[in-house]
Amino acid sequence: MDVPSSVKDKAEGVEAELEQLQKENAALRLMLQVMRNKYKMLSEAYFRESNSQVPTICRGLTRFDLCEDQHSHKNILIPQLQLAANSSQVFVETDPRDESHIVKDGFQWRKYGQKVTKHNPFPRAYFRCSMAPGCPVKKKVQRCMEDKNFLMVTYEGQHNHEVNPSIGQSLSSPSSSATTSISGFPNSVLDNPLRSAIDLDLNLSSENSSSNGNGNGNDDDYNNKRSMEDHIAVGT
DNA sequence: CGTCTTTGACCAGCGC
DNA sequence: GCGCTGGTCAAAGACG
Repeated sequence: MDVPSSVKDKAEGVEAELEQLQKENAALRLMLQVMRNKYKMLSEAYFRESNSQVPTICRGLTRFDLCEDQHSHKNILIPQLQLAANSSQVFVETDPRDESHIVKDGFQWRKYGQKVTKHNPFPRAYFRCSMAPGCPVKKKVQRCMEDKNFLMVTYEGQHNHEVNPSIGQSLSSPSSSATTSISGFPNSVLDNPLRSAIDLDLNLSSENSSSNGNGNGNDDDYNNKRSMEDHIAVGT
């Protein structure tokens, strides 16, 4: 069966394009892996440093947890802080222009006060859990002075009730507009604010780690990845 | 009408 | 005791 040359050329062109895209895809994947590695190293270095030398706003910082909001697809940087026995502190990324202190965390909160504190020009909002009448949990929400993109949320106490799954989707009052939520978290996580941060596995998967050159027989790809790795290493 | 937010007042703890 | 600061209360208003 004869194939017209024009069609054959087209097919070859598409094949070449596909091959090119595959190479780019591999290169991007490698770049992502390298960045993940670097992030992991930085995170560990920060963890070590924060244990020996406590910075100002990150007192008690043990490590960062990078989460992605499933609804807004925003990354949420959540350092888990070691505070009092029954309290925890998380950082939530929001739009700095958003002055509401609404953080979707799976619980329903009632605001009972707001105060401007001495060391932070941004007002601190006080919330009480209103999902159950006698729930003792409170939280304080204040914009981070060093980085306006983040809200500093301090939880105190433990919930004496189950989380309502429907509230996890939209727990804020209708009149309020949340720019960031962690409502996509499973209830087992939302059950306790002390465990509100989800760890992401920043380690390279076994499949990915094999692509360090040894697991891939293609020399071009290997060189490509090496040069990409070198480029990223120099770039940082 | 019930619920929630706002906001000024009040209270407690702490340092001087 | 006094002043400062953070946390809470509660009345008033907004909103659905």
